[in-house]
Amino acid sequence: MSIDKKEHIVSAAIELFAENGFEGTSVRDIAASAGVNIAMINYYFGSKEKLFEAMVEEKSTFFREKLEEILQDGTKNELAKIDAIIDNYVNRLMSQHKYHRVIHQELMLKQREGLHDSIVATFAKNKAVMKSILEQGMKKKIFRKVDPEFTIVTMIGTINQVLLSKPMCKFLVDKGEDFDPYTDEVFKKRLVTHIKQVMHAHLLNK
Amino acid sequence: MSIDKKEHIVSAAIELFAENGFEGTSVRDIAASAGVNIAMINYYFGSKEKLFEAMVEEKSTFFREKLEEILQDGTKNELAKIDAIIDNYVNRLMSQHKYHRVIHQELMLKQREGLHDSIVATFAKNKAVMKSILEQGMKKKIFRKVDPEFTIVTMIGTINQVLLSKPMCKFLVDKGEDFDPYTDEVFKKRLVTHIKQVMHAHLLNK
DNA sequence: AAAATTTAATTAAACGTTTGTTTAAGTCAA
DNA sequence: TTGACTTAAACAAACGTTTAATTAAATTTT
Repeated sequence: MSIDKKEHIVSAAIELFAENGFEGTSVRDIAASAGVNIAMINYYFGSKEKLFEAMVEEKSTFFREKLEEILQDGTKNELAKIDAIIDNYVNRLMSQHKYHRVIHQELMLKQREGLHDSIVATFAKNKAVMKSILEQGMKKKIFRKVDPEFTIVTMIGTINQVLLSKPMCKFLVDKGEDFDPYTDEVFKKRLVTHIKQVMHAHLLNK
Repeated sequence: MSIDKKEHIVSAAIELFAENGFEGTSVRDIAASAGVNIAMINYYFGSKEKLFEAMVEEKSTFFREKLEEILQDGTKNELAKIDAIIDNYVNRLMSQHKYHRVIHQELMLKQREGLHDSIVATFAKNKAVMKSILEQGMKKKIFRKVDPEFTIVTMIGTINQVLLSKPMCKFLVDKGEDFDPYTDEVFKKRLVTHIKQVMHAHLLNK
């Protein structure tokens, strides 16, 4: 019917946008990949740009969750909360790395700037949670005095550096041609271990 | 004459590619921005794609320098060398942030994959220098045992996270609409201070 | 040094494709 | 028979590139 087909089109669009960018993907490409007539895309979404917005709308809900319960978990101290956030973030971003790449392509460009606010708003809650944990930890003297904003930048930046560009990732971690960082569990473990090690050293006194 | 005009076209292209991407920038846009006839671009460069390659060729020389003399500086210990690299990298990338954005857009896409190797090769020397400093430091027991590749990822990733997307950068560091991270010296100082703090904590024993 | 000739630079116009979008006719179930 | 879905075809606009004619500069010949 209708709702399945709409999601099917969105999935095909994410795949193609991630590989070729928004301008580099034609409506005909998307239609062919989704196995529907070209006109269906405008029939369902109104325009190519509105299809993009529908994609953001659908996927962004996926990122507006989970972190808050970590914040309120009484059984964890601040360091354990940071660790939980790192696990959670790496897992979420890696499982959605194609969509993640699409929106980061978008944030680099000046076109369609109207979407930037709503995209960035997706991360607002996560940033607030992260920041409040850091500030609590500093108040309790568990953490040393750090720049909370840039500490978040380092965490997210490390993940993005390996997630956004496959050739750059493969070059940096010295991997061969057939290596796929986004499905390799050993790689994920190595990434998580490294980020935790960096954050522990950065945050903990002594 | 000829060589000036070619550089003038390349400059206009970088500006537009950074804002709109490769596919989002038309040859007519570039010609208009550079103040030349459309046909001149194909006359000088052969095609839009070859213009892109010429841009990479011209700019990449800018990144293939400097780090090696830091490596061989006998007056600096390994930690001081890391600090020098951080200073050097932040300065170079910020001064060329538009070109830097263009090539990172490119690395995210599957189109023109033939260029990826030569782009990535630009960083090869820098990575090698960085890695050998880290390994030397670990051998001398000045540095603790870390993952050298991912340590580089964190350093570069932190810089890229604030450099590649202005709206994301402004959101993460809580800045207003008229704030420009790429020219703000206070911001640069804050970034450098943070990265050094992270790297010191990460690398130094106790 | 001037004139003649060759080469290089520049232009407006046109080329054939591809683009996103719309139309108008058709199918099918309710 | 209504209304939502689906289609092939057509739309104008924009794309990268090429052409053929013209101007400017450089080189050679007188």
